[in-house]
Amino acid sequence: MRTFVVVVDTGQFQEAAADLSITQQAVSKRIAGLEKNLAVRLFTRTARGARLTIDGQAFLPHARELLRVAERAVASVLPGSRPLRVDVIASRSAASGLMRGFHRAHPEIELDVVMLFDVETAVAAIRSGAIDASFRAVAVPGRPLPEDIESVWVLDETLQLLTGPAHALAGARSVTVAQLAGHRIWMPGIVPGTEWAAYYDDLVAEFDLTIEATGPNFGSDALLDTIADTPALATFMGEQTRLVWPADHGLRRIPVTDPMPVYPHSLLWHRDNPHPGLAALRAHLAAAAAGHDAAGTWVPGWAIRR
Amino acid sequence: MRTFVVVVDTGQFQEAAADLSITQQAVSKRIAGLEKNLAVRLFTRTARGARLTIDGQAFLPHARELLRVAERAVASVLPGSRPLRVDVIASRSAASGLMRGFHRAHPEIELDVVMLFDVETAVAAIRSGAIDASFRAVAVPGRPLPEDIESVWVLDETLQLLTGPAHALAGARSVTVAQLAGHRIWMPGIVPGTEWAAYYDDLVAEFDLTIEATGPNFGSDALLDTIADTPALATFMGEQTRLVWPADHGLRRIPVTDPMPVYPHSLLWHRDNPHPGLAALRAHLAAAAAGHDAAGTWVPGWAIRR
DNA sequence: CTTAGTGCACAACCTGCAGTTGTTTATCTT
DNA sequence: AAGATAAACAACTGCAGGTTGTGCACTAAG
Repeated sequence: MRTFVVVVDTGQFQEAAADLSITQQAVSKRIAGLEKNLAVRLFTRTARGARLTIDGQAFLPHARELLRVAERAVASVLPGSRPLRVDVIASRSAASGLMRGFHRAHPEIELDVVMLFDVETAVAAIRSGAIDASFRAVAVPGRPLPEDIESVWVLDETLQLLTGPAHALAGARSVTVAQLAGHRIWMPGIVPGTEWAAYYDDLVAEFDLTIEATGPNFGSDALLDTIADTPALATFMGEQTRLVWPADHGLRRIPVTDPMPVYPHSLLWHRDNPHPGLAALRAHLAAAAAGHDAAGTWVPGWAIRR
Repeated sequence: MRTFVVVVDTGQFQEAAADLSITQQAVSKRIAGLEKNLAVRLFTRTARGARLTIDGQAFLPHARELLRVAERAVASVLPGSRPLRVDVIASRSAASGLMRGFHRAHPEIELDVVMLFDVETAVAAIRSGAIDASFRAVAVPGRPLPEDIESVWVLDETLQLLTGPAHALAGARSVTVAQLAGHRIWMPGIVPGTEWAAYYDDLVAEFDLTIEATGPNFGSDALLDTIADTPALATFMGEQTRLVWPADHGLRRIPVTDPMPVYPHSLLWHRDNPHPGLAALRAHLAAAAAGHDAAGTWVPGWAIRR
């Protein structure tokens, strides 16, 4: 591909060969191979160089795009000035939504989003420089963050009940946590040892709920299908979560109150990280963060919001 | 890259090898080579397969994107159901703007834009199936299009004078064609034998203008710079042309009247072309085409508008 | 703790392709 | 017609990229 583009830019095989520090014959072979693979002629050879055929003209922008993408791919793992790398707790979490919003606001800042196992891993990755920031629930003051890690509360993700149309609570305008006792709540894909697991463990212990975290995660489509079809099952879902909402499934979102369970997201980063994108992200989040009203909400005992 | 993505999707080298119909050792070598080139570890090898490292996670979306782009590149020259391929007369012409508008309205229709030499070439390409449509000025009824080529008038591109701030006509709100006599008008990049050349030849002959079509085209930036800096030079530019307008160059667009020179664009296509994108394009253009008022405009004698 | 099983890496080998040099052909220029 | 330029063809060669064979680390089961 690179040879093809160089030939286009130079207009002839010989100069392209000089540019690439190979022989003209090698260029000839490369182009011939490409043409053979694609089964089309890309150039018309003249006595004064090579001109693109119509197929070649159509192919050219795709070739350039491929080289751009390849360059970005390499840059994504290049130590030094690589894209801003942010860890989120789950692809469906509010943090992902925040990152999408940030990308819309700053499309010029290259972004890579990863998902690490838990806070400890994330903190270690931040300290090693492997990632630049992480959205997490910050742990208790008793086991404080290392001194070189800074954090700021970003938002509370309100959890709502999601049920099918035949569920016993489907008609409710809102439900209290106490009303959930006895109902089966299904949360597939919760990995033991992660903060999500700890979060739901604490919720279960405090309010005597029945949460089934078993089973692999087959994706949100399968989850929604099952919830829609199974009257006895419900699940929790973030209020801000935007899914591909299946039509005609009759799914219901029901607010939970007394108290309202929320998942507190904070942004963590290294005190000395000089990445310009990080400053932009913090500014964006500070601007986007709404007022903070913790009254009537529930978070696990180990979680703090600051 | 493909091997990398397959390993990610299968979770282990052995299955990836089976998927790719090669040996596990070959997969191991490929990944090792990729890791060596990138100078990062992409997987952590465990006794139950391979897991992505943080770098691997960041790299993955770029790798998938690369494969998508590669697929589109191949599709762009694949005979059969390839993207809609449209010829425009110049990248700065109104036809390019129309294609951008069409792409915005129908982003799902894959597009490739090419630029052919002249009408004859375009007609031949349409008849051979190499392109699906062409924006051109249609020639006289005396030398009619072949019967299997259909055409429809799309729009008139109004030509305006573009001058620098020190040009003699820079202060005019509008100029007549007669006033242009004696002024040097510079149109670099006009290739002899093309319709643009014929168009300006006719304009020169009919109104006794001085148009210099000499010199290679160094791009619109260089053109604008020269126009801005040279009091004695002006150029023609389509009214709809949107350029990267250099700040503080003081460039002036001046309407030309008595008559107003316009370049008539028609769409040409093959009667029997079944490409679904072509129907969409024709519908889009029909909807976008405004009323047609030819009064007071000038086109060459050989051009027709229908 | 042992033992079997799983999964990746290393070593040695082999094949073919991507590059080289040398030469020919075709076209444009003078 | 001669010379210059640009690409293709032909023959050769080294190494990239595959193979087989094997070893080692870790996991799971008894």
